[in-house]
Amino acid sequence: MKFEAITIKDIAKVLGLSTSTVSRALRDSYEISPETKEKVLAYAREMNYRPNPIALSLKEKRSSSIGVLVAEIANSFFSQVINGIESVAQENGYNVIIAQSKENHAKEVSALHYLASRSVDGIILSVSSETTDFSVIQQMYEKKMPLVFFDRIVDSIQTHKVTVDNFKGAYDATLHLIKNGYKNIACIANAPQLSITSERVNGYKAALEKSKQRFNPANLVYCNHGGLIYEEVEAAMKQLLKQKQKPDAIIGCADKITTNVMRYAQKKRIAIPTDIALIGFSNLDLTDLLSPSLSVVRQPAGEMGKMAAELLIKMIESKRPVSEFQHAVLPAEIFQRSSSAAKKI
Amino acid sequence: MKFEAITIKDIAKVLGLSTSTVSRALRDSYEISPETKEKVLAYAREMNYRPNPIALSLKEKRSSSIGVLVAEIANSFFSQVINGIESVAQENGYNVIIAQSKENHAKEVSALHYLASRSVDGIILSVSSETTDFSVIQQMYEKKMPLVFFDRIVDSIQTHKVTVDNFKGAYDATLHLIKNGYKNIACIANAPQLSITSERVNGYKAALEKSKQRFNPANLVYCNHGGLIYEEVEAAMKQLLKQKQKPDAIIGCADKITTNVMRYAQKKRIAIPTDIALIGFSNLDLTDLLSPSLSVVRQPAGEMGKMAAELLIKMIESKRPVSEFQHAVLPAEIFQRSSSAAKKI
DNA sequence: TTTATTTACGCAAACGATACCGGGAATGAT
DNA sequence: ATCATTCCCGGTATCGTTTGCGTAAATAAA
Repeated sequence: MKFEAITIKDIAKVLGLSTSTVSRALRDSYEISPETKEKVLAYAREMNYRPNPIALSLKEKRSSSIGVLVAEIANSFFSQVINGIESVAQENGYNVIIAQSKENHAKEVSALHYLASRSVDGIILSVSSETTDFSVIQQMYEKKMPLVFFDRIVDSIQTHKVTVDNFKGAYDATLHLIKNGYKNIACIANAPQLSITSERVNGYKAALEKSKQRFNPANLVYCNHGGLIYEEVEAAMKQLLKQKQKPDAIIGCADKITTNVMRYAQKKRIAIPTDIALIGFSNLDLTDLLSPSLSVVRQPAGEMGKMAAELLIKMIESKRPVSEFQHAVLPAEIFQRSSSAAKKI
Repeated sequence: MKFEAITIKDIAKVLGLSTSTVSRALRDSYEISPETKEKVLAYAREMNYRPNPIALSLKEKRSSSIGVLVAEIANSFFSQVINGIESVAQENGYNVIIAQSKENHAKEVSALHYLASRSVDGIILSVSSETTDFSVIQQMYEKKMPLVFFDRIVDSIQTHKVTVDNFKGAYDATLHLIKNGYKNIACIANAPQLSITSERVNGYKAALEKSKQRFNPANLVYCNHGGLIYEEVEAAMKQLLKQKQKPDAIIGCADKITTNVMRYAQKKRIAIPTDIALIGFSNLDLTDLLSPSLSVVRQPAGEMGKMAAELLIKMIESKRPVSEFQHAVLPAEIFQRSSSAAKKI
């Protein structure tokens, strides 16, 4: 069952020409007579000829495809990023091959090998929350595979990176809670090894410090799967709430963490923001319709995807090895809604 | 800037063998001596040799990649479907190339050409809400490109199809509203030319008829962009609410329609379900946390994607032309929540 | 010892497109 | 008439891999 396309050979045979002549006529070479050109072009158009990209890839040693590795496609942030990548890739004649790690390092490694074996021209990636060993990525980097990191970056590898200002996002969110009267703010963070985690946690701590609130280590809990598993968020909440001084506000450092905190609160009939306020990183479209409407730090995901794709394609198409790398830092947007409304005393 | 992989030629040169011997050794052919095999395999393992898939594609006339065409990646239903497709594809050594139509027919056509020019071995697709002209799809079908439809199918093209029981989903949802005491139920549907639209609308009508409620044509409104644009849902709501006999319940036939109805109600301070009840098709994970919690008809999206991918791969790998096609119809799940709670009289 | 058979490998073509190299024919110059 | 130039076009190698065919050497059978 195949979808047989017409080749340059077929055209050559029908018109009694050589394949090289046909090839040149199609590429509008000057050394082909106008009549021959016209004949070839007319026939090619008639037969709807399209060059075989696979043959081209083999000859040119490039596949015109880029790999994208994310934790999970069915996650609004990542799907919005992919959306952006896809649009830029399509414009530039690249296709996008997607792989997911499911926050699992073994899957991440196999996905990277998979993408490499598929001869992608470059890879855009955000590491899994489990990853502490970057050796495979490092190897690909050393073998000159063009890489662009976004969101969860690896500091030790010198290449283009696209993130939001995670520090400022968390800082502003924490400050917003403080301004609204909250005095014992907890933070539920993603896996500690992630770049975004330390940036966000540092923003949280800095805001506390700046406001003369003491940072209490017991108020900082990590979720190693980024909230992907409800139970880890549940455990985090239980741990926070068993303290004598229960926190009166929470900042969630990942989409699923934030929403799972809401789910937990609903189950346990904890009122937001009366019993505990909530703000968190999220890229869901519906946060304004939640009960209560959810305050969020939102990343410009589509924009990040576009930018990452542009940087990658530029790197792929660069003649000389790229040595100056950009770290694009986009602003995060804060939406203040009911879940972090001013504390009633 | 290239990522140069080791080839069979490199191995042959180093070991002083011919490429054919190396190739056969790697494929464990019987006509290679055990010693030679061992030497080749050891070296290949050491150098982390992987066959070049592009060269293979050229020779075998297959690319081991499948195309997926959806309206929009950043849509929970479609991203869940892609998730399912990706997992099955990966298991079977296929990669997934994604394209989106953005509910636009011109983009859909160009995306299909794009996928074909990329030599995908088959395509899984859900047509755009704008599409009324299936000629391009028909052409690909006639050229023996393996196709599998899901969700929004094309009846006139004989191939595998995967959908949920849209009729029953809408029927049950409508009946649920009726049982809860609603007497003037409106339906906001997707574009009328879509298969899912007529199936869902028929389910809605059948439930009304079975319950001896008269179907009122003024209570059925279509959204040509599937609710992708807020304004069209707003227009639909205005049209429904300007009637003398305002509807007391709404069934939304697409994810974005349903959520945009909620958004409209919130803006206009229309209480759900007191002023108007709501149930709708949606695959969002958070519908239980909305205000009010939203009753939904949910499609088993991941399952649909897996099934579509399995059917497609089976078709691609079939020796003889496939002539018997399956139409897999999965059950839709109904979640009854507050937005369609029993009417208070 | 001669012949037949097996073993183990190399050669070359093929997949589709490109590009370098080269060459025949027509024209112009001397 | 001879040589050079220009115009058009064909031959062929190449990318990495597989595979049918051919064959030398080794072994087995006669």
